[in-house]
Amino acid sequence: MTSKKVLVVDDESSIREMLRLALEISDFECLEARDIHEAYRVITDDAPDIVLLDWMLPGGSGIELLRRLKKEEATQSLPVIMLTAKTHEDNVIQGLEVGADDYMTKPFAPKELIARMKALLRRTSSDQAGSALKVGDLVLEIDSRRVLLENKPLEMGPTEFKLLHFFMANPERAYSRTQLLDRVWGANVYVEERTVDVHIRRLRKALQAGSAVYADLIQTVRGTGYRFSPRDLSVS
Amino acid sequence: MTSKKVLVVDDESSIREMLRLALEISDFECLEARDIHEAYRVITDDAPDIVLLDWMLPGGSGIELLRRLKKEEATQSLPVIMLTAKTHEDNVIQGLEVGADDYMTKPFAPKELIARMKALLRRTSSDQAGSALKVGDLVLEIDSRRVLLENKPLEMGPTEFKLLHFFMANPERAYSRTQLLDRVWGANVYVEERTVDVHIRRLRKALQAGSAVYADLIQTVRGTGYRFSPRDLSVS
DNA sequence: ATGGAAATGTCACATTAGTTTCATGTAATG
DNA sequence: CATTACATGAAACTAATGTGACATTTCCAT
Repeated sequence: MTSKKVLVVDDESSIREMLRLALEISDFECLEARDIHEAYRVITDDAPDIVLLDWMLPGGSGIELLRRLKKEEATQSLPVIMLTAKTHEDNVIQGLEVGADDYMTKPFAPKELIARMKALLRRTSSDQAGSALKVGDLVLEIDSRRVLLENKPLEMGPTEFKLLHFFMANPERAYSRTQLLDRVWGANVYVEERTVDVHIRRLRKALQAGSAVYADLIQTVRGTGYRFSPRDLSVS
Repeated sequence: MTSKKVLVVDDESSIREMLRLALEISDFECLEARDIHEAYRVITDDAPDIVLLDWMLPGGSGIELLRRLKKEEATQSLPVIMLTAKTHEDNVIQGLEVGADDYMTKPFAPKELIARMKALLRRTSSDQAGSALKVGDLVLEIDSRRVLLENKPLEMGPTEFKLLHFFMANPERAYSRTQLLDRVWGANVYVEERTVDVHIRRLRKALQAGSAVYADLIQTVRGTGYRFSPRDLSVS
């Protein structure tokens, strides 16, 4: 894999250097910016894969940049990790609301930052637009936001679509309700765990419209959560 | 979730007590050791989920233990947080090189320690992914939370799964009912010892579904407990 | 704006699965 | 052969999940 580009946005040069060192050891390519204007330029010009964004910046705080990024289509899905001083817990909440994907409070262990970056990249890089996911006669078209079963479109709500999308992209693995909420609903929402059950049920119902076999794709894993398993699907 | 076990390795009893207090408030179970020998024994016997390791210890510094842990397969991925006296930067670097996952310099706020521990646990518990335990044609997949025998899924409850998981990860060793309750059910759970028998039986039954040979994997050690022994498994 | 349809999240209750305990049978041990 | 430890089936209990209904929100088309 070609190494990923990381943009570090921080006004203190000492921190930028520290991060550059840590990142380059871990085989990332490091870009730097000291304020949000410069950051924005780098983002549009050099298309980094991920952004490490300091909270406190001269000439407009990090949240402004974050808002702007999340508003524009082109940068909407660019992953952002916020860096905050640990005394400002409120910022964290605010940041996650605006759309940061993760955060770290200073001081932090570089190793942990790297680990989180990798986790985040793994998560976000997996959903590539344009293609379609297939399991037997079940086809999920990402851009038309449709699901076809034996070439007939299936009726389902947006949440069920996202849920199925996630499952099809991550088959043969049991997920807890919390994990599903994190990854399908998003990290910053607070909803009851049992809500997952309801949407699972709706999704099963939708799949069942075609054939009972397809509803069994989504299996209950007692004491754990749910699993999407095409493994034991037998279709001609 | 069953509470996580933390091993505190420090020779000063006052520090151990302080940590015990802080940890128990945050719903961790606290184990203690005052030197690396004792620490090693606790690690192999009680399998803590994370280790807080003081740097300065009588009879062999923390780094020795750390090296040893990282060398052995079984303990390689056990997360370790180093506790160092002052800002002995050298120690920190050395420690991180050898494989510590994070560090804290004394004195530290218990709250921060807890936060880091949680972060570390969250991280490490998620990348035990992809692994599967195998014995002959018996495969236990962690991710999908399934057990396959000759590629056919076996039916068993959550407790049987955990029990088998534990056995497969710790083969060729006899465990008492008490030990099994501790490790599989989790500490501070009050159930009769005989309960173990029942689950052993159910597990054997589940394994038997494939071939009688597999039920013999779990052997009764009279007067002691049970043992998982793939050693004398003969399959074509 | 505004009425209405669609989607969402929550709750209460039904249903099912899983766990523990207990009573009794059976095998090992000295 | 008496004693102890383990095996086993089934009952009692506990916990997890399924499901329908409903209140609320969101999103459009007027």
